[in-house]
Amino acid sequence: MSLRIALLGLLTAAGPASGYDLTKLFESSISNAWQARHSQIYPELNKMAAEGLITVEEKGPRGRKTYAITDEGAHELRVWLIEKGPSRSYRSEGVLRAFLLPTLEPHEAAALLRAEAASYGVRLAELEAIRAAKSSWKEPGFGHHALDLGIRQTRLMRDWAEETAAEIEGTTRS
Amino acid sequence: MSLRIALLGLLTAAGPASGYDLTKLFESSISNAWQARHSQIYPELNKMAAEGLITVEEKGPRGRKTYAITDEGAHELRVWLIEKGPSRSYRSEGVLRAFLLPTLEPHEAAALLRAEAASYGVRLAELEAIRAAKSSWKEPGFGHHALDLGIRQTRLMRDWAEETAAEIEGTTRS
DNA sequence: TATTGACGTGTCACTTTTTACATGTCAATC
DNA sequence: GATTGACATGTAAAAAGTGACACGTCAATA
Repeated sequence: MSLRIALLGLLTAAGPASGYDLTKLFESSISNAWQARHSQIYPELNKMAAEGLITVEEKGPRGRKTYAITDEGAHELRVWLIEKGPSRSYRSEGVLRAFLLPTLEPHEAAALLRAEAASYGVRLAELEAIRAAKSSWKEPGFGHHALDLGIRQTRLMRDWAEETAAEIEGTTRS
Repeated sequence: MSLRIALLGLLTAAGPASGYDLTKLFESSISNAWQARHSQIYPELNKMAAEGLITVEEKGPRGRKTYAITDEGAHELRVWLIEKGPSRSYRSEGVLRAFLLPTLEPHEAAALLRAEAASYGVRLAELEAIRAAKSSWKEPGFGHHALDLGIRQTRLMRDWAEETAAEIEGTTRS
């Protein structure tokens, strides 16, 4: 369901696009919240087209198919956004890892937290570079808000890791 | 893989436990980062036992099986934590939803962001109540750090939603 | 002209996760 | 004594997601 909703959202925000375009868009925008490979996207687009949520226009020359959202598709997206209650589905291997670090010796955990923090720091710099170089979207603000959220989350992870490492080190050498 | 690692982590932190216990532990601790139903946990425990990562002790009276981590299991967890590079796998239906809000009319998006913010506020209060009532873990600090991270993330979402709503409203009534 | 790399779509096998069904025990309350 | 609810474990079908394979185009560069 989420994949389908994400695709409808991208088609709304970016206008008609091919599966290839959508795969790239996924990667460059929504990947902060959801991932999908082309091997999942292409079949889903075909299903959605069959169900009338999007239209297909085959125009090549490279066999390219351009998809556009239909009123029905827009309605589905709208209903999902408005009527669906707060979602619980959340998965983060990074948080899981951070969560499990205390199963190591304190000094090891602290070291890994420092490494994690550094890694999040790098990621943070990348995201901020993207924001600085911000290219335009068809729908203004769409990518902007999401990127802002991604930056905040990454900063949070970095700071949490840093502070938790400091806390563990403090407790250890009491 | 992540499920198995999470289970090994729980067995390390909480000591020997049944599938039932682990299901509850999952819910009450790691669910901030990963979710698993009993229908996934039970078969996985059986597989892990067959592979020697955990031991089983059938002792009833209700057919209860108690699992305990083996040295091999502890090693697997350790290797995963230390040797695995920074993970990318991250999915959040909540973030996805927030991301897609701009596909709505600004006033609708702002209204939904306010609702989201309120929802995160409630969740935040729940988490803080849990922290306040903090019961003890076998492994001290294990649950504590994770809970802290969860609280920070929830607060971040709430604040982001609130601020983004304000921003959209500000832009709209220019 | 040959190669390379972005463009472009697809399938298939496998793993992971969800949802629903299925079964039974034990302790406490009605 | 019957019901209820926490305890306790499982299976099976379906959906979602991953990784690898497979095919073919077009433009630019070596």
